[in-house]
Amino acid sequence: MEKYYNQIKNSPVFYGMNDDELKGLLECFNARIKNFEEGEMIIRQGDRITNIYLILEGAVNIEKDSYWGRRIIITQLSVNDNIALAFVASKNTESNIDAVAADDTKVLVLNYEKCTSMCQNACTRHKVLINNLFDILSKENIELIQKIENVSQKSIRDKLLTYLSNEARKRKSNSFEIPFNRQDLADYLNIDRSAMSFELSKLQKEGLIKYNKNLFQLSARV
Amino acid sequence: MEKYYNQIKNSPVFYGMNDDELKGLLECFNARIKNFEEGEMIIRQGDRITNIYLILEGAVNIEKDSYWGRRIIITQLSVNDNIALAFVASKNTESNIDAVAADDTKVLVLNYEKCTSMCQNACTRHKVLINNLFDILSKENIELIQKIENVSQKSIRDKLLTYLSNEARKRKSNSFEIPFNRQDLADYLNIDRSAMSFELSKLQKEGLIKYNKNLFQLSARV
DNA sequence: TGTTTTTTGTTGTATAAACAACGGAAATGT
DNA sequence: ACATTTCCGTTGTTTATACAACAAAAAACA
Repeated sequence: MEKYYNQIKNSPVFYGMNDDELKGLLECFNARIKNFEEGEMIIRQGDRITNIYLILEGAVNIEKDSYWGRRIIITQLSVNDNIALAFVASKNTESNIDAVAADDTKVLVLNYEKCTSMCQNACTRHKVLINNLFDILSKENIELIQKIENVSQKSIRDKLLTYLSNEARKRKSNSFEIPFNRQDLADYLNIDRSAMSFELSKLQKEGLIKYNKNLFQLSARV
Repeated sequence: MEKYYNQIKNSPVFYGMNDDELKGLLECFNARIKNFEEGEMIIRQGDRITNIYLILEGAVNIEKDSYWGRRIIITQLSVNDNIALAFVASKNTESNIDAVAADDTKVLVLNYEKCTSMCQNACTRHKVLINNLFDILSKENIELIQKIENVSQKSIRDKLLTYLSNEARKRKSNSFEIPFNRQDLADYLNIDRSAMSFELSKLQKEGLIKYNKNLFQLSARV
C-alpha cells in the first residue's frame, strides 16, 4: 500500500485531502489491494456491487455480451480510473456490465457501503469525498455521451474518423496511442475487424491518417 | 410556480426536503420557469452551461448532429428529468449536445453556479441536494450504458429487440408506450426509418411483437 | 535461433442495410 | 367536411458491411 500512497492521494477519488483525511478514509473504506491477471473478471453482469475499485496498475475493459455471444466493449479504463462507481451509487442496482482485466491489473478495493454507513455523511472528509465522486460521475457521463457519438456514426469510415478525432482532441495532440488492439477497437466500435483494417489502410493511402501498430497520427485535414 | 410546487418537491432533484429547505434552495437557485415551443433549442453544442433545467411539462430530445447533418438522438427526457446536470457539474466543460424541445415544454431553470458559490456547500439543504444530484448522475450513467447496449447491436432486428425488451424491463410490463415516433426511434437507434418499419412489421408477422402506433406489446418469447 | 502463436491486412462473396420513390393512413388545420 | 400536411409501411435497387479464408508480419516462447 505504501508504494502507491502518493498515487492514491492524487487520484481523482481522494484528490484534495490531507494525509489525515486520506488515512482515515482508507480505514473507513477498509481499503485493500487486489490483483487480477489478464482476462480475469473483476465484476460480472448481475453482481450486486458494494465496492468501488480504483485502478492502480494495468487496464480494465468494461464489456457486455450480446445474446449471440458477440462482445461489446463499452470502454477501457486505466490507471487512476475507478470501476463500478455508478452501480454502488445507485443502491440496489445490479451490474449490467462485466469488468475484465485487459492486462495484469492491481486495484484498490474500497468498501463503499461500509464507509457510507459508518460516516453517515457526517465527517468532513466524507464531504470532500462525495464532491470528488460527484465530479468523477459527471465526467464519466460526458465520456459515455462521447462514446455514443462514436458508435452512432453510420459507416465504418465515419466511426473511425469520429473516434480518432475525438481521441486527438482529448489528448490535445494529433499523434497518440490507442489502448486497443485491432480486435478490441472493432468490438468498441461494433464493426467487423477485417473490414475495419481494410478501411484503416484506405484512410492511410488517402493520406488522412498514418499509423503504426497502436500509434496513430492524424493529418491536418481530419 | 405555485402550481408546480408539489411536483417540484417530489422531483428527484429536491426529493426529501422540507418546505423551508425547498423554498430556500429555490431562492438560492434563482429559480424561474421558462417555456419552449416544440422544436426550440434549449441548449446548443458549444454552449457553456450554468443552469440546470428541470422539466415540468413536455419532453426534450438530447441530440447531436453528425458532420453530414444526420441527426443522432442520444435520449429523450421527460417530466421530472433534468437537462445538463453533467455539464454544470463538470465545470468549464462545453456542452457537446443539443437539447431540443420535443413538445411544448415548461422547464424550471436553476442557476447552479449562483447556488454553489452562495452556499459554499455549507448549508444543510445543500448537503441533501448534492446527495440527490449524486443519485441522479449515477442513474443517468447506467441509462447511458443501457443506450450503448441498444445501439451496439449489429442488426436492425437485434437493435429493435434489445431496445424493446430493455424498455419492457424498465417499465416492468410487456406492453408499453414508447416516447418516439418512427423517425425519432430510427434516429435513436441509428438506423434507416423505412428499413426499421419493414423489420417491425416482420417481427409482428412472426408474432414476436404487436404494435399499434406507439403502443408496443412483447410476446412471452422475446 | 527456430518454432509456435497471435495479430493484422487483404481479397472475394453473400447478405443486410441504406436509399429513393411512392401510396395510403392518420393527423392537423380551416 | 374538406384540404393539406405529416407520418408510416412497402417495394426495388444500390451500396456497404459482415463473413470466411488466407497470407504476411509480429510477438511470444522454447
